[in-house]
Amino acid sequence: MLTIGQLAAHAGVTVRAVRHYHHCGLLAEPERDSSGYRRYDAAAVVDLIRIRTMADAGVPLARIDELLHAGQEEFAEAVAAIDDDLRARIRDLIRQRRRMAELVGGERLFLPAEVVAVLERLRSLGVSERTVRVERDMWIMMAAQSPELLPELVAVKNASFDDAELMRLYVACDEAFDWDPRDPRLARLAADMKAWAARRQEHEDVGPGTRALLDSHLTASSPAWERLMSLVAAP
Amino acid sequence: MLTIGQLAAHAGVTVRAVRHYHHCGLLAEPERDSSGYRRYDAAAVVDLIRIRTMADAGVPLARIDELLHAGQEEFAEAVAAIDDDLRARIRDLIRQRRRMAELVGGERLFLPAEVVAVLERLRSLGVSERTVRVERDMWIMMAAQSPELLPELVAVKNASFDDAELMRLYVACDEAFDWDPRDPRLARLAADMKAWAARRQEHEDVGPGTRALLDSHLTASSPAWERLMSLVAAP
DNA sequence: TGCAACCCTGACGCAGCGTCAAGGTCAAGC
DNA sequence: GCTTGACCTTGACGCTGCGTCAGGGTTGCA
Repeated sequence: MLTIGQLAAHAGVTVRAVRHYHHCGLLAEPERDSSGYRRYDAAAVVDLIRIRTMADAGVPLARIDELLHAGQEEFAEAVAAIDDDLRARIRDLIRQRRRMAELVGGERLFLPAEVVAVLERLRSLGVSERTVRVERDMWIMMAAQSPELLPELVAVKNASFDDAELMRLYVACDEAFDWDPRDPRLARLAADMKAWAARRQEHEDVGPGTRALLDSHLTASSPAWERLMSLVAAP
Repeated sequence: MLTIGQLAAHAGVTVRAVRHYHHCGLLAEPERDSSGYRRYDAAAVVDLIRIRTMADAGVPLARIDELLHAGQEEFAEAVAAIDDDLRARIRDLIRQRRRMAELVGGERLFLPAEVVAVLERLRSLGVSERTVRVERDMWIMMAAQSPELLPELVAVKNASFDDAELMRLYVACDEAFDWDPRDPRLARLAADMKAWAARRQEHEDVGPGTRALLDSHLTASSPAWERLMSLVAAP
């Protein structure tokens, strides 16, 4: 007769695992000796090895018992289902590895390369890092909400670099970042922005929900910008 | 200002996940409004998206915060470590799939093909199914305990099929399975077995622990066999 | 007789949330 | 003003497969 430790050793599992199998009804509880110790025979070793064999193959414990008593056909069916599950999990892990591989270096971390390039162009314009960060955040939000629009948005943005007046405004806004919200120069800037907006042609844009989100991010970044936006929005 | 539901929607996660991230300190708790509702700004959306991006790539939640604030170098290092982990998990799953594939059909389930062949030879000897099952269990135990010895053991077993006297004894033992333990024929059989054992040459065997296990399995299967074994063991 | 090495039950921990339970709040339509 | 449904709140259990204490009793050997 074997103790639980010997049984476990014979089957190559831990004592805790054996008790766990008892707990969930997978392995029958054996007789106890006078002091309450479990006592096993060789048949228990065989049962335990069979359980481990299935578990090692990835069969969920909850299904092992059912499978051990299943006929050829249902067995094959169940094995196929479990194998499908394993395949799916492998696929997921491989996808994760691909994403992992994309996580390299600075902003590239959370943005596609094309957007990183846009941010680089902004920097080369002489725009401050803090404004670049705000812009980056907006791209992160846009990429998350309308990934299908992203190429178009990037194209429009890139085209806008050729608009000298817009670039002048952009740099001016950058400078205005930490002006006092009551600074009189803001009114002038706002007027220029309205004039520019009046001339530009309409093009693709993110949805209204995303637009509101982006606007709220802008206004929250700088009190001066908040004032600026309310001035621009005013009739 | 956003509610938790709106925040979650913007980032493409569930409300429960957001609360979970708060709980484990991954996402900062925002201000509450007068009725206790959480109120978020756009920056929270960005934070949440960054968290999801890492989580989707397989970074454990517990490490995301540390990684978000890590420098280039440590970041790359950590990413490599996590990637290793992913690789290991994929390897394990693939191994499981291989084992899964081996789980097809009857006894093959838990035994290598060579052992299944041995059992087939036993059956063709006219040995009863119940004895074959006992033999199969012993092979299961041997395969689990000394897999490296298995080829040798199988070879010895296969060779033994050419020993006519041994085969006679084997079939006789099979018939003796449910004799009364006091049956006088057992003494005769035991004597023949001892005579055979005296003549056979020593060869590789499983360890003493496994041998005891196998013996206990034999004696437990049939009272007649138990008697037989004690007769054989007696001087 | 003492000590190490076993055995017992019971319970928490882990990862990442899903899913009730049992409420309070808000916006809209009647 | 009242109801209704969609949100929000905290709290707690569930899932998988055990690992790992805690707080005991038992056994076997020097």
